[in-house]
Amino acid sequence: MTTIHEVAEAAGVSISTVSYALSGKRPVSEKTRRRIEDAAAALGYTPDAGARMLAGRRTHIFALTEPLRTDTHAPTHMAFVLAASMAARRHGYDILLLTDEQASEGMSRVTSSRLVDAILVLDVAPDDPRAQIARSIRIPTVFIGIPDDADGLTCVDLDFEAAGRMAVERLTDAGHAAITLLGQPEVSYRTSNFPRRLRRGVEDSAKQHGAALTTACAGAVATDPAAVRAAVDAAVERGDSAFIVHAADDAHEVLLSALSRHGLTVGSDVSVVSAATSFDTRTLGVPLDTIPLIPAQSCNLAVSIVLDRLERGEADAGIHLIPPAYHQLGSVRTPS
Amino acid sequence: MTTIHEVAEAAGVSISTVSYALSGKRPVSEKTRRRIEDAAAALGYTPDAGARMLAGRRTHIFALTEPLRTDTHAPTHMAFVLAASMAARRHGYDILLLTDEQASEGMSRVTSSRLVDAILVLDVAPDDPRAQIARSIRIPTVFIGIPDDADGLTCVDLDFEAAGRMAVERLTDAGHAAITLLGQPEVSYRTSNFPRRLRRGVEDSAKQHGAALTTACAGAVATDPAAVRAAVDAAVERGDSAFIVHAADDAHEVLLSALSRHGLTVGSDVSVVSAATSFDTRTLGVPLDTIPLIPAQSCNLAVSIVLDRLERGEADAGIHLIPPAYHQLGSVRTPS
DNA sequence: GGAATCAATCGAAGCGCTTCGACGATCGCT
DNA sequence: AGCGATCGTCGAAGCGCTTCGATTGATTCC
Repeated sequence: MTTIHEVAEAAGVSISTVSYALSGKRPVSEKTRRRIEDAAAALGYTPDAGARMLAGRRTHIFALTEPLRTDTHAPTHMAFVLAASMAARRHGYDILLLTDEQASEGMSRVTSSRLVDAILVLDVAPDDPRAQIARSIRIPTVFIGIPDDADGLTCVDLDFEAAGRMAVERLTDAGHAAITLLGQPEVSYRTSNFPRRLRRGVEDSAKQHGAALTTACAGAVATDPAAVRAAVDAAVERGDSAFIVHAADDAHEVLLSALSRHGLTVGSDVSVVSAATSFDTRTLGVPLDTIPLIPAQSCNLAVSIVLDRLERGEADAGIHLIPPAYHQLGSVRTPS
Repeated sequence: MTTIHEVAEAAGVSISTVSYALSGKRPVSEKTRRRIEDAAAALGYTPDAGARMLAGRRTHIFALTEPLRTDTHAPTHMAFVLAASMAARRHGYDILLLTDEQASEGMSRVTSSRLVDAILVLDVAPDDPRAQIARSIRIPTVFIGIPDDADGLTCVDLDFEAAGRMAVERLTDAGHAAITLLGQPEVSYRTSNFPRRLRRGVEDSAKQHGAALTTACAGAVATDPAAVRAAVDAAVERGDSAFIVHAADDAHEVLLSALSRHGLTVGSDVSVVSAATSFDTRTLGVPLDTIPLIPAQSCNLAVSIVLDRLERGEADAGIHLIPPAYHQLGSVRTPS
């Protein structure tokens, strides 16, 4: 283990100069800094994490609380964990993972032991117990997702309502007057609030544009092909020719095969928009227009809010909604 | 922030006594210890993580490297991450997550900065670059999974070969002479080595018991219903009536529906064993006999090996295979 | 009864770093 | 030339904890 002392000696300066040269917190002459950097590189110096934590006021670690409940859609959650980890790492922060019960108890623990500089909260439930804990904690905490009671919290999320409205508008613009929303499995409407937010946007916009709206769920707890097919059958019977899908990728597959079984062609006979999608719809048989949910976007924003708070002390409480974007891939018919 | 000083003062002892009382590393009289514990509780004392790291030789953090590649089966990986996290936590350790590129570079970084006490390696690839890094690192590292070259490494895993043999034996015992192995998607045979190990066990045992064996994959990169149905059709045509499934849960669903479409009843007309399964087969239409892959088992073993190494300095290099267990749920016919 | 023993506790020395105030040298200004 | 700024560097004081050796009584043994 090489210490800052050895680097200082090798470079012929004092340890404080080494510290300043490497942190940049005070000016160091070009010449000296080069000598120090060279010495550090030559000796393979890496500052001791414990010493840094103790002496400084930064641990360079963020906690990431993610319950990892087994009933959640794993791929999406994994994508968020990965995105958060990468966003943090880009700024020199590591991620300490708090799962399960520790998601709550752990938040207090890592705060009072000063193990982490800030906390990122994933997989936010409507009545998330972590909200209360976040309010009682003195380190920056950002929710990626929005609990029902977001009072005093800092939250970041895709603007699901706007996404819902956007989907409807594209369809009504294309001349559709009857729309079916194929939503998340029922359980999601209880365990998260983004499905409700999206639906609200869809409902509002449908009303505003005078479009008939029917809502269905892709299943009870996960995608249930029978439920999806039933929804499609009913929609076809009603004469609906526009679909908004907000569900896992496998629901999309089922929807597409159900449509094709009815002899309907996506993009001409029927229009389909996939809303708040976290996978690439070009991997489907028919590429679908999509309003993507991009984990990196939310996580980058969350991290930059945290850093602002940490570095500039800005208390940026409130809800930060990310405006949705529309990716056109030809699954919505063009008005003739 | 309450420090050890305040606890010491409140309890009327020196700080070293507090330290010993709380760590148990030296005897402290019952009476004093109680007084200290009460004071600590009353003041809400939590040791400062940085100070502990610096002074002690323990950080109470494990690194967990998990690339979180998007092409992997998320639910299983999530289950392992969760299990590892819980196993560590049970012994007072937190998990620092190293994903992506950082999985390799991060291992060196957290080692040389003395951020973690040990490293757990998940999602092990046959030619895993982390193997080489593990060899060059001086802190305990345990692989949960086995790379092709496991020389000098400590690995923990289910004994997939034994699981494969066990599955075959149950089927041959039940009088089946022709078996179809419905294996993982093709890509898994390249990115991991456990599918190969399982297949080897199946092949060996089939040969030994004189059973005809046909192997198929559940798809190319993920479960492909068409591929599964084709495999079933071919098997039925051949007259095979025994299946070993080693694939994701959705492959099981497809298999079962394909069998029922052929008018075959599982448990009487045909026998099915699910091998190295990481979900509950009782959630399927037909509960399947299973040789479970239990993340908690591997992770607990990995953690206890690490702790042995850490606390007793035992260098327990080598491969630790967990013997498979068989759960009978009626999907294998009883020999008449 | 005094030396030897033992358990319980204390004091102090770090662990490796950050940061503050101080100091000498160099510079520009009058 | 003399003064204050300015710049670059240094020394030292911690940060809060663990741990080692030493100290203090109490206990035991001959």
